Amino acid sequence: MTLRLYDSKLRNLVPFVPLVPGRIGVYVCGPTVQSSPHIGHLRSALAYDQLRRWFSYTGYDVTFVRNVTDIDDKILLNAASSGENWWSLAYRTELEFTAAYNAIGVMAPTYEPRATASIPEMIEIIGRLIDNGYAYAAPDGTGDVYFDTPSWPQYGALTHQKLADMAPATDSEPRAKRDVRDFALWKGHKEGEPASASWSSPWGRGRPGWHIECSAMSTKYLGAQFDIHGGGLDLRFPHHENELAQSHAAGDPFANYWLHNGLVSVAGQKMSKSLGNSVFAAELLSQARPLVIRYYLGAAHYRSTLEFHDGALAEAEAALSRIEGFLERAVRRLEGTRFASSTVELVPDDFREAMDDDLSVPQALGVLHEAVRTGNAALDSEDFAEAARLLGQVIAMTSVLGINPLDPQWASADQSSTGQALSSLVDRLLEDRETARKARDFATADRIRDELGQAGITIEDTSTGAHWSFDG
RNA sequence: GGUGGCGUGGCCGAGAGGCGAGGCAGCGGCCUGCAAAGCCGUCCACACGGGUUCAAAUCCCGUCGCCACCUCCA
Repeated sequence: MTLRLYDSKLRNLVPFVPLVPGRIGVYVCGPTVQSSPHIGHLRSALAYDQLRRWFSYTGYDVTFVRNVTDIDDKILLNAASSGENWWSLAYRTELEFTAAYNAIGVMAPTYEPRATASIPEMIEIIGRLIDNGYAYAAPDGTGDVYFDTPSWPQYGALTHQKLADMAPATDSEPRAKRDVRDFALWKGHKEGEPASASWSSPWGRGRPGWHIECSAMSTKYLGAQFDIHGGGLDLRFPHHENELAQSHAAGDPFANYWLHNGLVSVAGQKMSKSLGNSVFAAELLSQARPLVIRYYLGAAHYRSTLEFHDGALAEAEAALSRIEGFLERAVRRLEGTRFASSTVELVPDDFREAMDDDLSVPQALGVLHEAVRTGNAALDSEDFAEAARLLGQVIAMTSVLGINPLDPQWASADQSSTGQALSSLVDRLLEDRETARKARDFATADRIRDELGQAGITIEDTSTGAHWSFDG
């Protein structure tokens, strides 16, 4: 079975065929770095991270481009109100995004272009649009350039809307627009805006409108035609609709497949700045381990709305602990046997089929948990060959999903000197407890266990001795 | 008004004509000095009303409820 993806332009599950066999170019709309990253940004980045990892696992050479839009109205506005330079705000915010992405294990893109570094390419596309008769420079001397929406019959192709049904665009002051639905490709420099936020162009100094940067950066790095364009569902209109219109009108074949990830809602409501219910990345990261956050954000299907509610992180923690428990138990139990070095296994067929079916991660997780259960059963019955095989599979599956708890990137502070000190103290107490147990002095043994428990340390007695874990 | 999506057991969350996804919580059992962890079993759900079919959570019609987009948005 080959990979099928839900193309939101075709509104259908379609077989994925790359432009060049074995290679894939993916462009994902990254953030406009105007304010701190929130849970929705993380969910979106994670969805495409899963896609990318699956492509890589199945043998594709993936070029993954995720942009940073570092010049736009909001950035200028926010910077002006805080008295900061716009480029300083943009960069500081970009660093916050990078840190948040890194924290939950979103792989660095192949390249992460900034809009401000592709101004000449944007100007070039705008020039082509004017030449082709699909854009016009405002005759009022403002330096604005607009996309001539009514001149492009396919406008609305992505979201299946008729031009007549659309409301006027409010992306810029109407000034000299021919049609209220025309959108800005280039915005002439205005009095009072920082000079550093303007670039020279054939239409005078100015800055790019929102949308044109993505048309420029995607084709600059992936070619006039490329495989996949992704982004949040909320970007479908107007952002992606406008990207599609301007790129096609400029003569570029553009993206072959359009993917959109679902949004995150809080208490049944869309998260938005105006409602003030945003859950920021920093807040989220203070509530659970990064690996738990990754599991939680990635466990639902990427197209479904993800509900953030109390207890969601605890549920993810519980599910993940099960996987972790098996991995640790299996590694510990197989130590010293001829199955010690876990064999490299492929993911099971069921897992592969689930992932190939529009990245059905929830189903894939079902396969994963099933392997954990049978793996535990194999350990119970001391069928080490089977346990080792399943251990390998669980490692393969969790690695593909980026949630392998054994991966060094999730390592906690256990290796620190504090961790080592704790370790030697606990080991010492466990020796005392073992001595007491052998003497059938259970009162003492239980007292030690209770004391450790109060300190957040859980004791598990196994056939090969006591094992402890810290869940503070 | 235009365009889409959703409603599944106590909770989360898949599935999309016939085999009870999976996780969490609960209950019973095995194991254990007692626990913990693990295993086995149990808990047979699909908003409502019609219809199609040998068979419907799944297809069709209708109703109700919720959500998103329609130029700030991941």
